[in-house]
Amino acid sequence: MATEAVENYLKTILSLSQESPDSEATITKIAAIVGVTPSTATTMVKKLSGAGLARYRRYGGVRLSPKGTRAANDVLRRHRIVEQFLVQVVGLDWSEVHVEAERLEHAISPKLLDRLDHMLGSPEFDPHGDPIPNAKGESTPSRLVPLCKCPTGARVKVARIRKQEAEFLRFVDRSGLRPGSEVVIEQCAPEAGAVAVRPEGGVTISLATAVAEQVLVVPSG
Amino acid sequence: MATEAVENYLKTILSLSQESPDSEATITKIAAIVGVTPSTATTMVKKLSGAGLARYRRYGGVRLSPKGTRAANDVLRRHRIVEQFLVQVVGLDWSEVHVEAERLEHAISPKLLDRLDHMLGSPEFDPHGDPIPNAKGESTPSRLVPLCKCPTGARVKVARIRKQEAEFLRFVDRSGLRPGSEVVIEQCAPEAGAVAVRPEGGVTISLATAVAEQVLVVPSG
DNA sequence: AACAGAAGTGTGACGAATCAAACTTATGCC
DNA sequence: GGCATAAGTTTGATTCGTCACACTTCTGTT
Repeated sequence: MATEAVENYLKTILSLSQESPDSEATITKIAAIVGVTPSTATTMVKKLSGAGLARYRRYGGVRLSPKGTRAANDVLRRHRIVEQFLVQVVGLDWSEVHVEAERLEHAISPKLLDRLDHMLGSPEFDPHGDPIPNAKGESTPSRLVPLCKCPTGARVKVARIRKQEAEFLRFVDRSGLRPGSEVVIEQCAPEAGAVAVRPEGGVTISLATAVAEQVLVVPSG
Repeated sequence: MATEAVENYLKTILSLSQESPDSEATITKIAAIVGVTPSTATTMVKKLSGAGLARYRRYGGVRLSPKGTRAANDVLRRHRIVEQFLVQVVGLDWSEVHVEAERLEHAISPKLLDRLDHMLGSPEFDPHGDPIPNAKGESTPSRLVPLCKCPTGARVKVARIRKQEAEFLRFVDRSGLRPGSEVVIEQCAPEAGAVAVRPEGGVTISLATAVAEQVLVVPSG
């Protein structure tokens, strides 16, 4: 229905607005992620607004309408099911599936998507721990917290890696920080701009706060 | 590299030029298959020619250059491996994979393609019996003959179904005319515009000559 | 409150792919 | 050989997504 470009903007706006409770999608951030200039993003956002997919006021933020949210979740669903499929069935490394899915998500039919979903047993998460929206275009917000918000000494379980760069994911993998890993926060000092964590049976690693923000965890017993 | 549109034209021109030893790709046929007007096809063919992918003279036919042939075979390879994958691994019906592959073929990376190819054991044919070009962009011409060229009484084996319409493929399937089936030619009368064949252990079915032309066979013992 | 710098917007332009309509060339038939 | 029809071409226009560049608005200092 929507063009590939429109789908990318929708997906981006949804991701940005879910990044944290406070943050809102802005033209500049959208432009940076989609990979276009701000003027292009402005034009496109106006178009989305005209199509009833987004709400926006000049010089104000951008939010998706219910319709836009549904459409964006649909794109995200395709993206994440494809990622899960590529890892589980095709056997690609989780560090490389994001890029592949960026292109395949626009080329997959509802029927094929359904088939993949069934093959995978309707998974709730993709390989990065990102939740997969349901077929109705709804996503259930999770209660995960960023690593950088955990107190020193806490024992937590990695649930989701937001940053999708292959480089970073391979590092995460090597370090034992994958979704599912149990780690102990050895130092969490925003003032120092870094967090130190030790995965179970591994060596301590340091992450810049900005990076640790992209690693979501759940407190574990 | 090439845009999606360019890939589609290349693929179409190659298919047309391989359809039969005599036939050549013409603007009108290209336009019909790609689904554009002849004027658009003319424009595009000139562009391909300018890019060194095709040779063409005004009011003359269109042929691919060696470079264009390689590129076209590459597209065909992607298309056919995807089809084979969708049938073998994903379990879609062979009547529906053509449409899916039309879109996926443009979204698949060389790396992923390679992976699929290995998973499938580097197949030589797709589910319709179409030969899969090799990774170098070369295809080996086959010596199959159209059903409508077989003498009455001959016993042959179906090898390839050229027509890709889901409707037709389901009919072929129901009738026992799939690639691999052995059939006897009960009547082959071009004058009557129809061919009658009987699949092993099935009932006789009639096909219009134009349709029987799309069913390729090998003589069998 | 004023101003610098960041964020956002508007305009004019472009390339890609397309179409409709008018035109040109080729082909086949009598 | 001439002419009707089919095939192919040209031209001018449109839509989509994009950019550069000039401009406006907002925001956070001091």
